[in-house]
Amino acid sequence: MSAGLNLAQTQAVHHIGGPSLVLAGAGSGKTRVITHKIAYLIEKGLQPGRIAAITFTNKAAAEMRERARGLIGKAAREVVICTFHALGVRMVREDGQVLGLKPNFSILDADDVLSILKECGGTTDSALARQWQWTISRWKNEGLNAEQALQAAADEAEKVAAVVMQRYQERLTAYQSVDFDDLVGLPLALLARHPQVREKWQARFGHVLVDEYQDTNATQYELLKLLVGEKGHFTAVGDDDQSIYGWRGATLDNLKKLPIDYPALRIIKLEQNYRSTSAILRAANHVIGPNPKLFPKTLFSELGEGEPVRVIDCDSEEHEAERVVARLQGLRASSNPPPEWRDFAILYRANHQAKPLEKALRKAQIPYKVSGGTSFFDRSEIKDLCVWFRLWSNEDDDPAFLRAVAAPRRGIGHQTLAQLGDFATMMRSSLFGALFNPMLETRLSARALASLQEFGRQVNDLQYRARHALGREAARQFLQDWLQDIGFENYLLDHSDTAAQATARWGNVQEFCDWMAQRAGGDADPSEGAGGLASTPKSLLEVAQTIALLSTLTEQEKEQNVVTLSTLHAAKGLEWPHVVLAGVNEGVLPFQQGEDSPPDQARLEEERRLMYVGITRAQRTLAVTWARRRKKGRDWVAAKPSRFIEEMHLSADTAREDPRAKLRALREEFAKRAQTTNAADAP
DNA sequence: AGTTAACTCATTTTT
DNA sequence: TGAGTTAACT
Repeated sequence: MSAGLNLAQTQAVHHIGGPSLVLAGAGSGKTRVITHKIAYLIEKGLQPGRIAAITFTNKAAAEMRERARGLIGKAAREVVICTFHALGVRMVREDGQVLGLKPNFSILDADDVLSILKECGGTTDSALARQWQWTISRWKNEGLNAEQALQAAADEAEKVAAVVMQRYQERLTAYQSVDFDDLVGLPLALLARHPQVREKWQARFGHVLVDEYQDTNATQYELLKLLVGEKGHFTAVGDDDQSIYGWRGATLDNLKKLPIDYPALRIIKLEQNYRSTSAILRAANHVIGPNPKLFPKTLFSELGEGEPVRVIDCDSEEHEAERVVARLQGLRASSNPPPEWRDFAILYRANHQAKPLEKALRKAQIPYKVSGGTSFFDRSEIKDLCVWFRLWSNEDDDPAFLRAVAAPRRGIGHQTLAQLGDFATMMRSSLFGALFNPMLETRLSARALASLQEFGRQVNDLQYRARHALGREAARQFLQDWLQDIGFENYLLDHSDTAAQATARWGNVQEFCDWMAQRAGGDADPSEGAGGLASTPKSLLEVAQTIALLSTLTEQEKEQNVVTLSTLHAAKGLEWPHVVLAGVNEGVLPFQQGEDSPPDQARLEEERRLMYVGITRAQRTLAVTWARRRKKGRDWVAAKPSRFIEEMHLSADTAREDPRAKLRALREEFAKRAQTTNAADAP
């Protein structure tokens, strides 16, 4: 099983009797180690179903399952390979009753949360509500409840947030709903407070592997701790130098605490990089150098020196985009065989930096995709449909009710809904539950009541049919009937700006239905939600319960032959032969809030790690670009190269002459002069 | 209810 | 600068 592994990797794979921490430098084969370890554990007699591999994204989970399948074949289906959140859902659906949650609870998305918070805080101010959302999320990630949050509140604003949190939690209970943070917090509470549940889950897993361990937050640490128990049969795989989610609650304390909480912890470092050339790796090591070391390690590569890292200075962001495009074209023209478009990635700090790049790529007719963007399930036409499933599973889900009742318009206005809401509150019932209460008659016009009850009957009728539409064909048929019944196609036609948009949206709806039907047929890719026990036909309601955790339909990104544009955050874990880091300016890459923002040490260290992550995405060539002036608001400001460029210590490399470089330099000099003249005209 | 006009505000984002 | 949101109109 250890074929093709180096010494350190083999050690990591073979250490199965107790806790281990694998410090896996960028490109050092950590997925390889995890999948081989899964295989090794099975070889040593552990049942596949008793192994859990936890990741942070569905994409990572899907990739891991695929790679595991390559090693162990069908047994990979039984291994629990999923995200923290998916595992959390499983635990709470199975055992959440002891916390007062129905097994059919709903999972709210960020938008639902935001509107509930607005109501709880009695405001329409989105910025304020987002502030609360952020603060509450932080508290939850620290394991605080509303009461404790009030104690911990640092200022008046936070005190308000804590009060809002209190009301928000009451709402969640009333709606039988949870938010994303709860999917870690509730399983933790479950294990912490209920010994019999804890024993059950501890007995369930013989070994737990955690990917991207440096991204865990305080609650995830505790959850893992309770899950593995005192024996600590786990493998944490991570890289302290790639911790870039501090702003989301991830803390390196989790790495520091590990040797203390588990004295038997075996620490193994993977330092051989199989991804990048030495020139690239040297730049990476230099950049990360100034950061304090938790577990010192030095990456090395045996792939040869390679092309020197290029620094490209530009005049403006537009000019920068043009030069990036010119570089891609140049690399394609000068290499043999020429790289494919998919071999290129352009990475940047913030989403908005994609714009000029997109423009230049379009102009040059180079195909590209912007990674990130709105996820499939965030599209309004898909959400409009998903809420029906939520309502069918959980009639207490008022947010779902409100969206479903309004999506295809059915003549039920604000007024009516406000009345219904008041009545439901008074009766301590859900909106849906209030519909058929005889007392409602006294509150509403006959017409309004009739519309509401008609809607209610439709929900009930469709719910019954959804439950009984088993198998792929029955599911497909049901979905089409449902769309027909609620008149969804016409609704889209009436509410889209252009015919083309309506067609596109209807196409998304069809894609959604195909996907649902396929799942209902039992063709599930077990990487999400359920993990493991797949392949029995599921009811559509069960299928729908997993979608709150998904962002794309297929987790395997379609292998399109296009250039990737991505933020540095979203690029983590990926690699490309040719990478350009764009907009590497002081203030952009070490990001700076305002001109007068103090240089926060911790912040700077994380920015440095971000740069490190960017550099280490590159396999063969790397270029770093920056612009002399950038638009800020409506005026231009002079800009400096990022300090990280200096820190890469490229001087020796750049000095090395390349016959074409001279010519290029000459051409650039001319271009620069031309632009400086233009720049002088601008104020 | 739906459309326009003013107004604000610009990190990173998965689940 | 431009998108996205809100408030005020029609």
